[in-house]
Amino acid sequence: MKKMDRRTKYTLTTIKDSMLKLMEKKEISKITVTELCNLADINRATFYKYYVDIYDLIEKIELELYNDIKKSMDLIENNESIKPFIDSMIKIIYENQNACKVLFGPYGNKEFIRKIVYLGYIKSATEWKNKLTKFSTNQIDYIFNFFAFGSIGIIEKWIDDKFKNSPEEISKLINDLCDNLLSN
Amino acid sequence: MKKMDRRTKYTLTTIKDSMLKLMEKKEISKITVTELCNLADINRATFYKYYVDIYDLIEKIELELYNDIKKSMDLIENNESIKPFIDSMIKIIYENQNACKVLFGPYGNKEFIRKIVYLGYIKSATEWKNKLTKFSTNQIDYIFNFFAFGSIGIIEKWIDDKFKNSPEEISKLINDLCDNLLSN
DNA sequence: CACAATAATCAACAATGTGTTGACTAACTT
DNA sequence: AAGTTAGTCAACACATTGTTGATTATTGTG
Repeated sequence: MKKMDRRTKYTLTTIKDSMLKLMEKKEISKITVTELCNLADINRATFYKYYVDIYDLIEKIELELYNDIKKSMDLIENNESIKPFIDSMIKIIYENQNACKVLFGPYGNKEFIRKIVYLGYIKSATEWKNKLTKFSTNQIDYIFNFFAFGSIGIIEKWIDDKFKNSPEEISKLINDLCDNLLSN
Repeated sequence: MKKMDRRTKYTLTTIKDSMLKLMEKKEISKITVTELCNLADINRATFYKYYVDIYDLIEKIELELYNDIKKSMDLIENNESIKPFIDSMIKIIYENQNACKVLFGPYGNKEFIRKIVYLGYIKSATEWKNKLTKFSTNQIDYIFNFFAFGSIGIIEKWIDDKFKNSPEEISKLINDLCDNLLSN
């Protein structure tokens, strides 16, 4: 990954950029390899050298962002609370607006944002089990899911609102809602 | 819609059934018209008589379920509370397990379940504005979204768990979480 | 700088799927 | 029983796919 021919570096970058551009305006299912290569000004044979198909390309674009976010998350020491994870996640999304607005947007893969949110939340699942003592394990799983999906709803609305609210406001909102669910 | 030639009725039914079968096992993007017509034992020309493409077909399958659910929802008189809508929605999903498990499942269109949930919730948006007086309109919109998406999370987990919990349990869970958010 | 290595281009290919057509056949309605 | 309507069938031009091998351009290294 370190040593990479300039030409290859350019090729991969322009393919990914062009793909994000197309994804802003079109459903993935309507994007063809031929169309992408025309926009990127790349030969189709070159595309097939690196990717199996359009879906393989998206997966790799997603993976790149996923790894960036994971790296930041892993720096946080596990202090038994979900809050630093929420703060960090919101901050990273804000810093990666360009990619996130497309990948989490209307033509993005809705499964992907779940992966991201679970990445931040799963580490603190124990906190939930400890605090929600009056519920069964089965119920806790459901409530945890409620919170995870609810967070996705907030993030998607935030993106849809073009990041009008500050990341701090969004973090606080999610944290408050988390407290609300846990103190009950 | 009432008068329909038996042949047409059969054709439309077998196309939809075959599509749902394929959607249980395959991503939509990998399903071709040719493949579907082979499974349905229908001539391709017949498919194109009724549908533009695979995505048009899915939209129409979704629309059918949407209208069924909407019809039930419209029977509920607006009594200022979201609860009867939640109960009704969960009940209908339970009664339409076969379609819902596919349409809301891993290869389903994730936007569609949002449409269904919003359908039930949007009518009671005023309840939220009235009860959450200490929040700004902007904040209420976010909290409402949190609840809507959280509900989706519960429903999807319920389906993923193969409807192990009873619809009453799921309704109660969502209603309790709703109370929790509103009493704060 | 020169040269070997490597990456991208190009043109061509078979294979598959798309969408549409018009003539034919079978089933349905009244 | 007869006319209407739906579905079948074969054929079509067209686009996209995925792969190939030869060619050209760029790059990293000695």
